[in-house]
Amino acid sequence: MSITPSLNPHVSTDCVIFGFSQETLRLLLIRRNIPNRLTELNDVLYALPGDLVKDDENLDKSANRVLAELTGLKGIYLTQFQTFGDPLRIAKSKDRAWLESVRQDPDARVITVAYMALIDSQKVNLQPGSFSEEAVWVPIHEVPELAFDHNEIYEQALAALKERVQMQPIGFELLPEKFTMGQLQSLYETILERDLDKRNFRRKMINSGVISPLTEKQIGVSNKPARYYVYNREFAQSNPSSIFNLRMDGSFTLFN
Amino acid sequence: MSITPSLNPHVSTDCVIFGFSQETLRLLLIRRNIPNRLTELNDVLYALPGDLVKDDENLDKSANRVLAELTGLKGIYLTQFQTFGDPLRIAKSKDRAWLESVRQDPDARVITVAYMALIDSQKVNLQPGSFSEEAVWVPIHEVPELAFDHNEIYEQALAALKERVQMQPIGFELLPEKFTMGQLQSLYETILERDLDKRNFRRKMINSGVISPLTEKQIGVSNKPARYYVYNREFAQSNPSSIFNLRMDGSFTLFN
DNA sequence: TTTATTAAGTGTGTATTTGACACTTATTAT
DNA sequence: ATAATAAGTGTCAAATACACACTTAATAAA
Repeated sequence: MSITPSLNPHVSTDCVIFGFSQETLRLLLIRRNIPNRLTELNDVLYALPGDLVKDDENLDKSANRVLAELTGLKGIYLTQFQTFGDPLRIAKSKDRAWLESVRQDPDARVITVAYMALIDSQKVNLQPGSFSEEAVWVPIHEVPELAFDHNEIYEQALAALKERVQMQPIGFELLPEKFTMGQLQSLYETILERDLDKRNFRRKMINSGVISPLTEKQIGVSNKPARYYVYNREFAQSNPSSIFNLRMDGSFTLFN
Repeated sequence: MSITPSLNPHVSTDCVIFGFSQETLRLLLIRRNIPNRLTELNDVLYALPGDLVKDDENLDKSANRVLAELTGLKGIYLTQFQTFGDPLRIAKSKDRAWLESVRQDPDARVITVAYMALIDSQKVNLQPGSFSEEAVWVPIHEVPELAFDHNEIYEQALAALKERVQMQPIGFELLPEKFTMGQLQSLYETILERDLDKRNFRRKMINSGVISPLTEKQIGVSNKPARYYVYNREFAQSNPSSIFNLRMDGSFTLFN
């Protein structure tokens, strides 16, 4: 039996990293300068952070490595959400120049396992990137054209986030340890793209038991200072499919 | 730039195929006879159906091919649910004999994209398998030890099924086109492993709009004949996150 | 020091949905 | 004729959802 040359695809992980700051959901992207042979200037290319999976890594570990290399953070909420494997998802891309600079075989098929990360963007100290590469936070409504099929991956991630945030108490992962009701509501309004009723929202959140009030309050704000709350991670995890509601007519019934 | 030999993993799709018959959820497994050099008898090995992804296939297509080769069916409900990529998930397996019979490099790493299929088991005409291989329906509470990490994959699939059946109207995919309320309720009771109240169940299902009554009824049954219903696939898909409800205390509030 | 501005914080009544509960009906088998 | 079986049906009380507007505490501005 002869050994035919391996045509196995490469396997990578890509991370769709969400953050929340200034009332805006943001995406952490890689920005690269790509030499353009024609213009002799650099083209700018944005992409999701990702890397090929190493021989001794499982998929979660690979994604966590990508995340840690970029942000310096460990123990972040990170969950696999979909795998993309169109045979031409890389080869049909216009981004050969980049591929040639990072891979031995730029034409090879790459199957990528996509992860979604939720991160308190205050915690991030962006790691000093290499000469031609840096990480940038981009508001989700200003996401530029991305490399390969990364726009599709991002859109799927956003859809998954919208869905999951209504099912599971994961929104908290985007906030600092201590947060106010206002921040929390604004986060949900941003993700769900609709207004929520303040009183109903508070009531549900409090009654759900997944957050606890502190005695501490804001200081230095030019309005009534808000109370801080913390997320009860243990409680939420031991009451798994917890807090939020759907309704029969198809509408969600979360917060108003 | 020298070309190093490819150590890329293989990529496969595996299908966790659920069916429902005789009030029981069942799994469609491959049963293989593996020659055992010591005993000179055959060992029996069960596994999830799956195959390496072909060069020109995307992942969905690969999984659909596996499903079609086994059942002869196309257009089946099939959804990707998780990718498994532990570096040792294959190599540490005791099932080398099988690997040697099907693969050139039995030690290679294989990353597998797992799919969940829901199928009306009445529709299945199991395709004549090869000499040493056949497909069998196994009740989910009698699933034997499976090859590789397939037990884990199956368990994750079952968990995903339980979760999704409460969020989306997918249970119908396991039933024939025409079904009775009794069948539908029994399906849900089986998946959720608890009893549901008959009147409340009917009310919710009818009110949700995802099923419609026919005038046709059962014939030849030795009790009051049940009305048949059909699933409104279009309606359900255009009212996406539809019918079912959760409750704030963490309990699901589907049907009673 | 008064006034304006801002966001926080709070309660109630009505409508809808849930969940518990038991008897009658239509068919075949005996 | 009678028994056996599963289908089919309605109501009431409790819980939850939803709509809605004013007061409070702080800083900023005048």
